Amino acid sequence: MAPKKVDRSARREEILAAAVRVFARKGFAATRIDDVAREADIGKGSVYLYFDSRDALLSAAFEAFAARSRTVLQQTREGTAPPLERLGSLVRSVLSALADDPELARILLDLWSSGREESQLSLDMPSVYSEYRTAIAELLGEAEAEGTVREGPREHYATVIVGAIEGCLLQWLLDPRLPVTELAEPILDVCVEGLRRRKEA
Amino acid sequence: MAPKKVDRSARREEILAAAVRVFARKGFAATRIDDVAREADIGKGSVYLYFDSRDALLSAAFEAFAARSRTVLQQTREGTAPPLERLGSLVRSVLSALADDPELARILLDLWSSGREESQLSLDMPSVYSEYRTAIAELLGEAEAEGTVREGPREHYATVIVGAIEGCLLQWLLDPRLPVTELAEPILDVCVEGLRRRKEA
Amino acid sequence: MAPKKVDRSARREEILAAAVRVFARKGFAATRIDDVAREADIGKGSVYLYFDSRDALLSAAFEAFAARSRTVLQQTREGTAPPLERLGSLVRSVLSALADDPELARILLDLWSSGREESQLSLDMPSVYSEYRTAIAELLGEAEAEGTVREGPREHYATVIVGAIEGCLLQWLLDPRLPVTELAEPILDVCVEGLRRRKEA
Amino acid sequence: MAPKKVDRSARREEILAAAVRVFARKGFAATRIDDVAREADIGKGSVYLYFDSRDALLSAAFEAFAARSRTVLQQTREGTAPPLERLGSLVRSVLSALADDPELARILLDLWSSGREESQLSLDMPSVYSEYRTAIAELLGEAEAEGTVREGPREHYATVIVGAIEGCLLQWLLDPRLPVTELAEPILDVCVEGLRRRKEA
DNA sequence: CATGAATGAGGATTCATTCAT
DNA sequence: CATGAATGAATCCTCATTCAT
Repeated sequence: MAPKKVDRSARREEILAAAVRVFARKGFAATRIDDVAREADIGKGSVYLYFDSRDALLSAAFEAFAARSRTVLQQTREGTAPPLERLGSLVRSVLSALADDPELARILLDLWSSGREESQLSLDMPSVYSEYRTAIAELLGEAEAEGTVREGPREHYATVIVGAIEGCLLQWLLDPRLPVTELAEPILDVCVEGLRRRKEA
Repeated sequence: MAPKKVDRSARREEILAAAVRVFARKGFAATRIDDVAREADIGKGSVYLYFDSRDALLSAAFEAFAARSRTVLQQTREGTAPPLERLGSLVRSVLSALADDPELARILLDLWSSGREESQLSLDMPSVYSEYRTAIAELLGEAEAEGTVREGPREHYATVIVGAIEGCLLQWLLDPRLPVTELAEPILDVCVEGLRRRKEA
Repeated sequence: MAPKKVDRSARREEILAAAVRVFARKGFAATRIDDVAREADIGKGSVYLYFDSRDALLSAAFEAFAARSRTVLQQTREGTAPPLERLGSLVRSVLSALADDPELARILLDLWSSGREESQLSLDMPSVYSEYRTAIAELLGEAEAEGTVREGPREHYATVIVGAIEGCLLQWLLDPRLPVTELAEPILDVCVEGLRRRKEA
Repeated sequence: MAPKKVDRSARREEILAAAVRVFARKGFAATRIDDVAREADIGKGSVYLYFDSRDALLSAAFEAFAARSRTVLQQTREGTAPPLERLGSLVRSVLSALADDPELARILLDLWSSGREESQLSLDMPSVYSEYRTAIAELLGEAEAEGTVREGPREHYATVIVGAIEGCLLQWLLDPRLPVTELAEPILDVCVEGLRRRKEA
């Protein structure tokens, strides 16, 4: 009869945020449900009112990550600026999004580990990167049509660019002293310039 | 020297190889000592004659990985070819080394996860990438001195190049259908060209 | 290399016997794996070296019970005495077998509860009683052919006789002060006499 | 008297009926308070407004069962027909009462299990059967006095008759395909005839 | 009265590690 | 050296019960 005082989904988010904080601190493998409950300042059993299992917490964290990825990609697709500029925006957005939310970034390692094909959890991490590659390959296609980049294997180039972004993130995750936000320009410097059509020899 | 020593160390390697195979197949977190023992076709207790603990197996796998990385870097340092050619060799070597030993490659995700600063295990993954960056920055320095690449923040560029390599590996690990060996040339295409000094504005 | 000092199946039997003792004392529902381990004087984990799960212990107890039932029935089938005498032997055997092993008898209640059609465990208790009924119906058939019992619905009579036996056991289980062994003769008195052909019309 | 009283007690009965349905379906051990609440279409906490604990639900179900048993016995005691006819009525009543209310019948197994002497719950199942035995022994006493049954250990015979009834029920519970209602006549056929005084050799 | 969110004790199960043989 | 039986700490998850609304 009484309407829920606390919004169910709000509470769910609180717990997820707590879980992400703990995952970021200790890694998923070392995180106990108890840790999450204590971080969220609730009882152990209450976690199970909102998540089916420990794994479900990681899945939910993945969803949050994937959702944000999709948003960034969507914005890129909807952009009207010249393709290489949109590529630049994409790179900057990805890096700054993660830099703004270091907690979520720091669980990337666990998401990668658990997102492997053979894993029990089905996070479909591969799809996330596949979408990135596709989006970037499209931008390169447009740029090629414009004549601003030279011709070449677009799919592979897209893989390299996605790789450069994620590889920089990886290094930052392993060594947080690296200035991740400062890396956007060098990435563009290297990658975009590497593909720009030369003025001719 | 001691006759047993050879056997002992050979046996240790056998077990480590078995462990790496299982890690690659199931991931470190899901791998039981029992699995390793069965894969190595020895008794469970015997694993402990050669490794102090389950974690020690992952550490040893890391050492093998790190050793190989150091070897590749050493070869690059000792090279006498022009710096950008040596950079090309480095990229090709790294990728082909992992493509040749996919089992070791596939545990990279676990090594990354466990190599984080806060981890219990002390794998010092950060150092590996730091060494890579340093080596590549040196090559870029040489190339800059030669005038073959334009000036710029070498350290950052090195990070991007290391990132591109590792990021491509990451994508391959998440989706083994990606043609990792074919990516060496696109990486060079993008990254080296991106830094090459233009023939003139 | 070393041959097992303790016979694996002997140890299994020890644990099962301990489990049966505890089941008899506390009932299956109230029995913890810990109780069984303590009763068997082994570590909790060791139980799992011999039984897959807590339920498996009850299943194994059921098997022991079912095996003994089958033995008794087999002996009855192989007998050559007149059918009503063999029926008498059967009734006495069943009661004395359980009276001799009160521990196993006392878990009958749990076996019945868990042997219901819908139960998770698949004990197939129904089959045990079906076999009993069939065996007794056969005896009644022989007796009828001989003319020692009057005609009638054999299957139902068999059900009643099995019922009388099990119903007496039930009362004993609920109230151990009842003299279960003394009930064999009254059962025969009532049931066999109830079916015996009258000396005349 | 109090207007609420009626409602309260009616609500209590509703919940008990719901509980019995669930017990019949899943067994007591597997029944959760939540299941009962859902079956009764009320909130989980409301169950506790009417019953002190989960066990109290089983106790209440037992009381319903015991009350009905007492009613049947009372009717038998108050009867004026010849004793063997009243015995026949008793047998028929018991079986048809349970056949008419299969839900309540199906929890008999759990009541037996929980009604053991050592059980936590105090259901006093033993008394129910004790009363049955006493009533039947009384009937046999009357019949003996009349000369319609032969002499013998009345208490034991009563145990056998109660056993036949309950044993038939047991078999039906384990295998619902058995035609429980059809068994009343065979039970009487066997048991009453087994005790009837012979016309003389 | 009614509710269902919150709790945490309880218990099954796993598995790294030890050690007697 | 090699083994694998034994162990029990560790942890996930369930669910009876409570209580604020």
